[in-house]
Amino acid sequence: MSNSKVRVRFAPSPTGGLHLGGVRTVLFNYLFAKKHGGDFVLRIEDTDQNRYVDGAEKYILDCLKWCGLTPDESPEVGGHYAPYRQSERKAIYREYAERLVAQGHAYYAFDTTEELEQKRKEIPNFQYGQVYRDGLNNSLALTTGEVEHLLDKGVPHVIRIKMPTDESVHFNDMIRGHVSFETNLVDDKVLLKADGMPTYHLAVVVDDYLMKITHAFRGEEWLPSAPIHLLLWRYLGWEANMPEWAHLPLILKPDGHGKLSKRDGARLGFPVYAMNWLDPKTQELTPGFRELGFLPEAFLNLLAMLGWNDGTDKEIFTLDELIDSFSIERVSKAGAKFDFEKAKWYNAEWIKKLQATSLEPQVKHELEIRGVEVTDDAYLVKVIEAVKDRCVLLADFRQQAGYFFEIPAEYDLPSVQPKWTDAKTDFFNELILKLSSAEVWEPVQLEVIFKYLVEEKGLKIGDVMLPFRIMLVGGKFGPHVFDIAALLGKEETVERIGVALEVFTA
RNA sequence: GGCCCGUUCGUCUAGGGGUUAGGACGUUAGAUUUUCAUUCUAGAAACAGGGGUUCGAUUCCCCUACGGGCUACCA
Repeated sequence: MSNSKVRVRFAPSPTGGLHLGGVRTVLFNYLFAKKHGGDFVLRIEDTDQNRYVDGAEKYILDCLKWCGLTPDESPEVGGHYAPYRQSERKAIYREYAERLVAQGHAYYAFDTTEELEQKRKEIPNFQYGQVYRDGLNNSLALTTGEVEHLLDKGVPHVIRIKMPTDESVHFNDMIRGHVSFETNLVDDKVLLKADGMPTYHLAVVVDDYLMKITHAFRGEEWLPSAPIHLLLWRYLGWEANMPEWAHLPLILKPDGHGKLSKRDGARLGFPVYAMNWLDPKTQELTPGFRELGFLPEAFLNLLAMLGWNDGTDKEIFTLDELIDSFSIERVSKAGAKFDFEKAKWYNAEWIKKLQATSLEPQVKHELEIRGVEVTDDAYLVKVIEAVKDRCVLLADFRQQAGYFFEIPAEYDLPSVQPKWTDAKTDFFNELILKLSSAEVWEPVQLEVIFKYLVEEKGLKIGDVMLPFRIMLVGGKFGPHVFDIAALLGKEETVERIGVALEVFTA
């Protein structure tokens, strides 16, 4: 290991969407890099043109932007090791693939997809490797002349790694410790495809080397192919520069088992993507955490705690605190089932924790897309302050704060009408007069006026408190009534009582 | 099937040869709040099984079981 600056990378394939596991991988990479004053590199694995989806790359960038995990180098901002898109680096990979062939660590294979499919059908546990490669259509089995002839003719071919015989490959994983594999059991993976594009195996090694990546953190699903990558680093002569590895545990479905997947969202009723993803081909919308009303701080926080903790009971972390206390060794080995209830709890905690002023722009947006117009930002801040402790998602502000901006469209009549009396009508009519002439408009004074009138009319306070609340907000929720009335202002409060009175007594 | 990885309350996890096995979410019961929530208090709830090693194992080792991943010219 050279002792150069820490550099980590995330290499998503732009096939649409960015799920929880992806964001968490980014997060852990980012935390590690920042903890050590290093760089976070984003490169795009658009190796397979057939699967590239328009807009997907921008979507990934936007997700990271929302989360606040800005890459130091990316296709968007560039960097010293550009280009950062695999498709723009095509020529580079061929060179190294050919080098491996020349060294005898890789070979040309001319077998067609159909031929291989046929083999798989005929032979139960067919693997392109040790056992069968000599009988197949490749430069190991063919004579030099035959191979040259095929190459000259331009017959489509791939380049495959030649797995060595009777070797065991082992390495140290920062999370799992010592891991080892027998080369005899690993097949000869394709390195360079017939269209000249690299597979992940070649690309990840070549790019990590060229971009001077020092630490490679990825999902556990990559563990089985680690020996291929290791051998590639060795054969290319770069073993001294090989990054340190860590394979992150998977995020699992909350019910049943298996990796959390895109389809689980719709099935289980919660998002699995960071932000809404609209598939340009199918027009299918996969909902995201952002649109559901999650704060980026909460989203990051809950992801970080899925498979990691700092060893204390602390659960609420800012990004800076995460950076400060992060340690890759403390990432757990076992996969974690995603728990949406806990996810919501994190969001509620963050809404409580954040100042009303910093929540204001997001709440304003939230209200506006739900048809509530906000003209006075200072007023909104006060409203947020009053109601934020009872909101779990940003979307909850629609119900919890909406009535501060518009008269209730509906009233919870079943809670008032059955017990309505003429005495109450009289009380509220009188209240309108009393409030209209109030000189000070503060919660305490309003309460005094209200209680005095209750006594004067010989009523019980419990009889009129709830109706009063429902007049102002429409239902049985919200902060203290007098706080609401104070915020609403005299004119609005009086008007609402009048309007509601008509509805109640209709 | 083969290979690899894993296994502490329902879930996320702490711990680690001798602990009343700790916390959080959820849940239950109370308190507070003349609404709803917040808040507070209390409760139920876990070391997969079997063998070793050891004075002692949930902790270390082995086996089994279970779970997961990979096994494409996808990443």
